[in-house]
Amino acid sequence: MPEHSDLAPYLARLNRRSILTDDEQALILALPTRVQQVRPNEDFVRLGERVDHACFVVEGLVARFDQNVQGGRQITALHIPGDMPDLLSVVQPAATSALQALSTSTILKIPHSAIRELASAHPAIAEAFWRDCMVDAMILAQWIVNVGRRDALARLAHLLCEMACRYHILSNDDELTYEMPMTQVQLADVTGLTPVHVNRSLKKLAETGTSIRFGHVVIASWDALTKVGDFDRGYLQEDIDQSDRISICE
Amino acid sequence: MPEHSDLAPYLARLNRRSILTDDEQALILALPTRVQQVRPNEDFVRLGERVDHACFVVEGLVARFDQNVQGGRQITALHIPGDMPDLLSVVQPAATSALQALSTSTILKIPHSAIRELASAHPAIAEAFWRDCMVDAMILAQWIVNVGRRDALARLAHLLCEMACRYHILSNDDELTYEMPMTQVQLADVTGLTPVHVNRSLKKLAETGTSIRFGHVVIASWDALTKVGDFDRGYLQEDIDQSDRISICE
DNA sequence: CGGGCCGTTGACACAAATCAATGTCCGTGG
DNA sequence: CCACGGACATTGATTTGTGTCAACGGCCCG
Repeated sequence: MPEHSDLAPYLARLNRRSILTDDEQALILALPTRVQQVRPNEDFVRLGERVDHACFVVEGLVARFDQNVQGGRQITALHIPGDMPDLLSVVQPAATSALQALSTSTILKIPHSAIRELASAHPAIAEAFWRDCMVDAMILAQWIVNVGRRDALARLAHLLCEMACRYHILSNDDELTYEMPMTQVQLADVTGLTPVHVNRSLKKLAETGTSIRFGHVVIASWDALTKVGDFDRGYLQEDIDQSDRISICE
Repeated sequence: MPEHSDLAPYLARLNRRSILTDDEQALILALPTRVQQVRPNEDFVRLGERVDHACFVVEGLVARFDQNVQGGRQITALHIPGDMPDLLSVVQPAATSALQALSTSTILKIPHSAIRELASAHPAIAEAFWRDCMVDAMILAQWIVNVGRRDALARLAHLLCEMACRYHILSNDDELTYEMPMTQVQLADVTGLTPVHVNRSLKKLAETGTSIRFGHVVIASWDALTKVGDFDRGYLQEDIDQSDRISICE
């Protein structure tokens, strides 16, 4: 399946936090890929499966699922276009969580062998991959705080704040808007709540001017939402100052 | 402050999951370190601080703290002797969480510069560091499941199971025992519960034969505890088969 | 037309939080 | 040596946030 590299968005993501030479950037863009379409509610990486490629999200919305034995499902990460949901598989090929598309999605499969080759030959690239994984890890830590120490309303508000930042839709306009194709059941799986309670909490959240209906998020007041959601975007590590970035190979 | 390397336990941790040559192992042991004693309830890495060294736990118990704005504290990670709580700082020097000792602890500070030099010159070492960080990340994901989808009793049981595995005290004996110097307040900060409720839940847990008093954990029946805690150790990625390990430089 | 999936709503049950008080151990200072 | 305060554990009474159960409505699609 031929494919002129569509990895440009991933390179953009790396460049936001790491420093790569032109050569290194070209090598990343030249990574071999295989397109795959995935339908919603279908695990395209199964629990315990041993994978030999990493996935890049071109289009859609992908969730990482963990489950407790009783069958209770919990989403431990959300991944939007530009993300590599399982870059960690390069270094840990036995999947400890399942990957599933929440909406019809397009992903690119990149062979571990090619990624390893690059990382091995170019320390700066290895560092960028490592750092990229750590950004996801910091989000994981914040999610622990979210489900551990915030009530239902704040959990939802915090999630909507985080995704707004990750979608880069913040502006000075009064009203913010973005598309996140999630059902209330899926929101429940993210927040550790019940679908019923998500429904009620969303109604209460709507009173503050923020709503999500059929995947369409509307935020009337960013300030109000961040206050309800107890949100501080620091952990997302966006907008790192050029001078603040570090490179393994100085 | 002179210090003949005490990094042997860290090397052992790396060797459990990664493959390193004798040379590479020697280089890790030769990393420069500075000893530091830290008292309980004292942040030795503060939120937002910019660090230039990573920490290795020699003795004691270290917690990573995140907080919501209202001051509610949540522990997002526990680190025992042999762990590097903030290896990620090598790649992300602005701390997004605080580090604090729960009991009097001894740590070694290792300059980022030395670690970077090693990782840059030796891809296999960079890979081992990267993988080490990902093990911690998988624990983070499990903790999300823990606070999101398990009730108080199961949360505590799951935590005690996890720490038992990480302390490597499992055997075929009927009764398992280990020291984990945590107060009930700290257990509450880990599990997203109230100290009062931790107390009550521990009493109920004691009925199943597991107790923790003053940092002393006693497990009468491992099978019973794993059942209560809905525990499956797979995510800890221990005991990786030698033949299953992967190296960047094949 | 019928059957899912999704969202919505109400009545009720229950787990956990909150508020408040008491007990114990331990180190410190008078 | 004893009084005191602080950290920690414990317990009871009460409130509240969230889960559970159950039913209904809209919508899309076959």
